[in-house]
Amino acid sequence: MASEPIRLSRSTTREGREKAIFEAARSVFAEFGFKGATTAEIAKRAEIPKANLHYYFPTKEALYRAVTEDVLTAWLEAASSFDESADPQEAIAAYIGAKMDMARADPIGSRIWASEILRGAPVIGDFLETTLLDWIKSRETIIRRWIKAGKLVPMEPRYFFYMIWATTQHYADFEGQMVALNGGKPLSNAQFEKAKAQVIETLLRGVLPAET
Amino acid sequence: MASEPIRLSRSTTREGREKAIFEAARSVFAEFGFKGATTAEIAKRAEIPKANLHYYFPTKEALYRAVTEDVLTAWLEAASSFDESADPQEAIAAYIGAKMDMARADPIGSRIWASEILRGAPVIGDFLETTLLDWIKSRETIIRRWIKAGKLVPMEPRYFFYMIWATTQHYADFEGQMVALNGGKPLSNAQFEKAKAQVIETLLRGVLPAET
DNA sequence: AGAAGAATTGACCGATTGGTCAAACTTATC
DNA sequence: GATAAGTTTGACCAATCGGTCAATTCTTCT
Repeated sequence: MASEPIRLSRSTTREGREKAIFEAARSVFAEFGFKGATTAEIAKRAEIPKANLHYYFPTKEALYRAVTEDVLTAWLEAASSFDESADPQEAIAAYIGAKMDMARADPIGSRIWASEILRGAPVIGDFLETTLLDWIKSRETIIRRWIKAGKLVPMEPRYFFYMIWATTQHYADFEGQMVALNGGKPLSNAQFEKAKAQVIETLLRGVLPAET
Repeated sequence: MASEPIRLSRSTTREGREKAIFEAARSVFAEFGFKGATTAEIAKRAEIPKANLHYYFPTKEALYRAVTEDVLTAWLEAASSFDESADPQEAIAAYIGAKMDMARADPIGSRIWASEILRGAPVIGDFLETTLLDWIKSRETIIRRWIKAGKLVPMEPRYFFYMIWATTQHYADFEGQMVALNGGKPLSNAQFEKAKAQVIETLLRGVLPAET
């Protein structure tokens, strides 16, 4: 009755192992931060010996960088959903929605970002000062154009983006707090969709001119 | 020319030492989280030998608990600024303002809170499930009353509070990101006041009924 | 089947971790 | 000024840290 040992190709196992280590690392870094994370704990969650982990990722820092770069990629994808061609209401709603969905789908990524910022952004600092700065500058231009056209209330675009980032990030980073306030249960899909709709509605009402 | 050694009373030095350790611990916990923080680093920032630290706080956890309880106290103080007797506009504006000021005055406290939530709130979990839950329930009642009276737009009060918490927390936790986007300089007082005003304005517009 | 390379792993390394301890020192009390 | 109590500190400890290494096992290719 003993089943034959399953044979896996080299490349398949390599991919699988790397992915397992990667996911384990994400969860550990999100929970404990870079300094608090240990390669032993990551190896344990990946269900491999620690020495094997160091075969795929030579150092803890290399692993952390890989994880972090992945988070940046996801961030850029969500950023692209802010569409200049659309009217403000559509563009802003789509962007908030995309950010909320991202926080829901990948809270761990958000937490890694948060903990990286908390420790002074030694790894993504460069990204913040270049790519992110460029992104927000170009979006500020769009928002200002809309304000001038009377399509949005006068305001400082940057602080508006901070509100969006803050709120969407919150749904990932403070999930633990929300769970505690929700009777120990995570937000259901229905609850989350309602929250998302309300966030969009409130922020839109907050920046759209009163209807005439 | 050698000045006499300054003599300090026992209780004075004790207070001073404890406070120095406490402040050093706050900054280290905020930066590295509980697990990433080391007593050696705390002692270094407090400018005392590590053994002396353990004389005042027997364990790292005891020190962390002391720091955390202090954060909770500050939180409760800000919470009390939400005044039931006032009209919604006043009450909400005052609460957001108080929260923003708190994030500005004590960003480290906010970061300790954030990193405690990130690791699953093992220490303040109890507080979340009791005091914080009670607080938000009672405030939800107030908000709902205002909604019924037509003073606020229909909404789920809880998600509104999440937006407030998210935004105010963001100004503390993501200060690093804001600095990077602000040409390497922290927000000036003027910038911060403008941001605060805009947050209040946007959120109020978001939940107040359109003027008739 | 056998050689060659890739992957796995237990044992191990020096450095750092949280914490202890006894000896020395300082302040308060009589 | 002597005794007691409170405080400070370097030396030290076992446990854990990130990382290494050589021996072994597995996969692929001829």
